Amino acid sequence: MPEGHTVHRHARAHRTTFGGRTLAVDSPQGRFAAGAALLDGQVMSATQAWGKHLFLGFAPGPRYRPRHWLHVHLGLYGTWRFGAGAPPEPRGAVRVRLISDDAWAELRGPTACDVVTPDEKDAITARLGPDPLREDADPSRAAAVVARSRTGIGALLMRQDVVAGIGNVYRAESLFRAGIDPYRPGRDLSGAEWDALWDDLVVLLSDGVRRGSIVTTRPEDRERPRGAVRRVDAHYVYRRTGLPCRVCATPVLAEPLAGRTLYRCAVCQR
DNA sequence: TCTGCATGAAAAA
DNA sequence: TTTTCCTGCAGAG
Repeated sequence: MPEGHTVHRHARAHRTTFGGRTLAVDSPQGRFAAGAALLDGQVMSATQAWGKHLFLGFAPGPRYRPRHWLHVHLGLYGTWRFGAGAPPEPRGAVRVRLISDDAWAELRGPTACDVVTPDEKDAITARLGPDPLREDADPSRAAAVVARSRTGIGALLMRQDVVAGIGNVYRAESLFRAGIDPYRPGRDLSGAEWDALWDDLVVLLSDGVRRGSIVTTRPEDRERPRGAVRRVDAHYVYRRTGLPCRVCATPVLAEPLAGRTLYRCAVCQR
């Protein structure tokens, strides 16, 4: 489920599993053979996530600054699988395998998977907006774009050069929680509304990293307020087309917007 | 077991 | 705005 929270979890998983280790890198599928050859036998000396982009740094030794970064964007289908011990025989389209002496990871179906230089990595992150999960995030950069834009806030939130790491779930859910109509132009949001929206994104994404899944409902708005959150109780509007809004019971709306499905409550979001 | 949809985004048109 | 990449899952049967 690759929105920003998932990618940050992957960065952490790579760090704990492979950080400082010498890795064998290959590409059973063959599509990444040249890149894998560059990294094979190197040490993973750094890991980083920015929005939906994952960067794994490779160097001659653990204390070296990375000379090559493996840059991965999962897109809609991409997945990482981790395991302990010896790696299984690769089945199907495995783009990359990372193998240490006691663990392995497999990457399938990514939108992007390439080896980049430090400069190229900087160029990629320079094109991205602030990531609510990063300490160094500067929300005023996003605020400035939003405040100037006639585009609806629902479309702006999906733009990775405005806010990095937000996908269709966090877009729908954060705007519901804020009570904001996704079609409202960015420049019609007050400063306080933007600040609250950003702060809520930080809360929601951080919670997503902790849980490993996206849960946006407040306990009192769930059918079962206590205990583990069931899948059907996790969201306010996302994938709840036609079901009654948890707050006002009006049927949830779904309509395509720029190729994606926008979910909203027309009554709660103004 | 089968079917269709999905958390993304670049490229084509 | 449409197509493509090509995986995992939920729901139907």
